[in-house]
Amino acid sequence: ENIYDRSRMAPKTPIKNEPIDLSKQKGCTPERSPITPVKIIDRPQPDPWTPTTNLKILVSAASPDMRDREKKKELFRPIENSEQSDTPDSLQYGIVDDSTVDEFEKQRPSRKQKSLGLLCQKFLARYPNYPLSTEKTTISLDEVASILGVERRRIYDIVNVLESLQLVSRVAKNQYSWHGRHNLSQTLKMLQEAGELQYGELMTSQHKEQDLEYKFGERKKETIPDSQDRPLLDFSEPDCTSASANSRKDKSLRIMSQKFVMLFLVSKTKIVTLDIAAKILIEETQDTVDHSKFKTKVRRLYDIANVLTSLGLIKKVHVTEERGRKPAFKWIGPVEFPEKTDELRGHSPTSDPLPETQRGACAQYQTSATGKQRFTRHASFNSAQPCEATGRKVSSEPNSPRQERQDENCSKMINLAAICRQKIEEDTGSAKNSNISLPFSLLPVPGDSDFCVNPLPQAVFPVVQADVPSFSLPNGISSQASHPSTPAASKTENGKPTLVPSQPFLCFPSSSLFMLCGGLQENNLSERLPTAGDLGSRSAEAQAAVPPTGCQKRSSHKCSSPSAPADDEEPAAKKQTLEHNDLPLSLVVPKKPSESPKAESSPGSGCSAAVHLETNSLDLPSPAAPEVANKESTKPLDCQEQEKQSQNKDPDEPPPGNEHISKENANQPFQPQYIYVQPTTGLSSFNFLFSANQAPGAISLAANQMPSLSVPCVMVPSAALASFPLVCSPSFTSPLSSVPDGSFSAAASTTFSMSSLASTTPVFISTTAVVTPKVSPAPSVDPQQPAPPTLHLSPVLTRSCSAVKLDSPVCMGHPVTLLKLQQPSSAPLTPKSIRPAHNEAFFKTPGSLGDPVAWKKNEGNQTRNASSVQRRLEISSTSPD
DNA sequence: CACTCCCGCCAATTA
DNA sequence: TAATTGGCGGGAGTG
Repeated sequence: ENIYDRSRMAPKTPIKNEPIDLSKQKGCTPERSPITPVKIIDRPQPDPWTPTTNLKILVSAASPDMRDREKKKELFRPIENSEQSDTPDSLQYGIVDDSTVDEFEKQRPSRKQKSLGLLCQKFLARYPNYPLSTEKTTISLDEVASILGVERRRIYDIVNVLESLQLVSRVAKNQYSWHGRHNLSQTLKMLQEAGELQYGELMTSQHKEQDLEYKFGERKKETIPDSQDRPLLDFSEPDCTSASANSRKDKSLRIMSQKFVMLFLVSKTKIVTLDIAAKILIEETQDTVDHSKFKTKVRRLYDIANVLTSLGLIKKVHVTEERGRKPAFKWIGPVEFPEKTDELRGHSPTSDPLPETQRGACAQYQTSATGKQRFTRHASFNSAQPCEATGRKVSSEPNSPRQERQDENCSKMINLAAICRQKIEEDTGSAKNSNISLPFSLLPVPGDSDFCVNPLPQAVFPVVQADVPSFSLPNGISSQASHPSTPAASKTENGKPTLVPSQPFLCFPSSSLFMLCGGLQENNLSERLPTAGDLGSRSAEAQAAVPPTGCQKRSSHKCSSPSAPADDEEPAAKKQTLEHNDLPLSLVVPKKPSESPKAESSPGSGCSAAVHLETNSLDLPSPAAPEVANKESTKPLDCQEQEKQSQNKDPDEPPPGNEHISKENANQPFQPQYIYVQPTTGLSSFNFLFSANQAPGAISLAANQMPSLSVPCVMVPSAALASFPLVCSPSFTSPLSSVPDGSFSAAASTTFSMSSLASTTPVFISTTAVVTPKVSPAPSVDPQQPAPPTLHLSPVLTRSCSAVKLDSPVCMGHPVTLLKLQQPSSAPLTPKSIRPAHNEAFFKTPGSLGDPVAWKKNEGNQTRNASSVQRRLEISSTSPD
């Protein structure tokens, strides 16, 4: 039809809205020019658009007659067509096909004609994708409704979704302002980040997570109990958000839309099935499982999907799973978001959008300054991540409640994500109802505080430095209590005091492995704002010490240096991967493959990432190769173990996540402080500790909330270890913490033994700083040599680190019960801090990004000294204690 | 029959 | 209180 119309359209179209527009004030962009002379004709019946039609419509609106929908429909159709023709831009994808029907049908408006998707297209056609910054177009709901000939209710459906992506914002009662897609990339990025946090976990192991959740969550739950336990109401949700208003309503469409988008962004495959999405969303809500609810959710998802489809962000596909073919949607929008500005920084509200031309090319990707204003707000939002919502609301302007809502929403979203993943898992697994997830989800709220942890990392740095000099292991150990550093850590947690302060251990989901690296920053989270307060001073220190924290670093790192290329590649790879999988849902399916997503995905990307990191920060490239090797080896192991984890699928890797990681890595200096591998199941499987020396703070971070952890040791699954070199630092054992010591030592010994068993891989336990390059993989290092003057890392370490990261996901603690090691201490500080910049610690989770999302992030930051690290890592090959 | 999802009642929120 | 928003689910259109 379109085509058909077009030919004629010219004449016809003219009208559309123009009159209206004019009257209205929309800022319509000039682009679309309006008008054409009119013509009429052709279809007498429907009466295509003509200028008059508008009038008619309006009139009809007024009159009851209007009601004839059919007529209207007919009328509208033409409109549609015309519009499309006019503004092809809005839709690229082939809507046309559908419409192809032609005029014949015009008459018969079948349901399709009335579809929300079509309506949305029409709606979008009215406004430029990239409006000039200067012009502000306002949208009057009434007008639009009348113009488009639909009830207002329908317009709300569209606008709500658009609002969730910030294409529009509500300014007043019946008024919305059109922003276009300038901010879209940022919005998506934010959503992606938020999604990773929450959903990322999904990817990883579920079970473990749960454990963690419990622990963490316990406290939180307490606060939140309502929601889960009782569905009380809507409240439940709100609770999460914490304060602010939670209008009950918020929940729906807008949030649902964001979550839905998050799922896509987090998903490797970029395909999300409706049922999964529905489940996830429901969970959030927490409702009981109702079947009816499910149906309702699905209905809404269709509504959202229609709008997103109109935006060209997704398309409908079918995935065939075990059970059969299921409807699903595939993300066809931008996947990567460029740097973005680092949000925070300085953007002032500059504002001008890029010229469209540029945009066209880059459009999505560009992060440039467009739309800062909002972003700022959002940024907070993003950064806030997990709980952000609670506390933060950056926006100064209270204006519209809606904004607040969004913030809240974000937080909610985050929470949701956590839930979702669980759910997903469950779903995949079979069971359905899980309420369990809740805790976690809930956490977020409280979690915020937890999240706040992030700051820690920063803090850490500084601390480290301070310590560095001294950096004796013991110090680290003492860390918990003692040094300032310690306190810092604790604080960071502050919100949570830690579950167990004393405890040395953390539990992690079995499946995953975690690596802790010294100096990690969490880059990603960088956004998170560290809490200003806590961090504040520290942060300052940190900054001083390490200039590069946060965003800046990253970006710079990435860009600069060799790493860059690598980065680029990675993404590409990722993309590819993504594309490949159409069918499977990334989220859901998992099953087999397993395991550590990291390994999987990463080999390529991961490696590169790792490398980058090294190179960048360390400048030690060599390790990479070895690392890779290690990784691979590890992977298998993981896989085995992972059986349980059904979820993580290799394939799935979160592309984005990886990317992020890589970035992070780059930033970071990397040395992993600890490596943790989780045994899949039981203890037996893994076990290793590494003593890492870390600054306590770092540890704590990692833990994420967990109690403070300074862990001297890490348990790693033997297998995993085998794959990579382990390092232990004996020093720790010593008494850092009084308690831990004993246990610790024991643990250590045990672990090692295990490793030995496993031992294909050499394990090293370093008592101190020995470096053994030996690590199987390691070799390459030499050349590059880490020689990290600054860092001190031994090559080995670096390698190991990198390897670790890549490979396995690290799991931090396991079930405590099992190991319960105590970690004595924290880690010693890292002397290295010398290099401020580099000192980031990164904490990567393997696989997807972090299942333990929070953890990672939190952790991210630690910094470690190379020395400390080295110690840990380095070791004599032999085990033993 | 299953999948979509339009339609509009009516409650929650706002003005 | 009236108007605006928007949750929700019946049930119809489509394949």
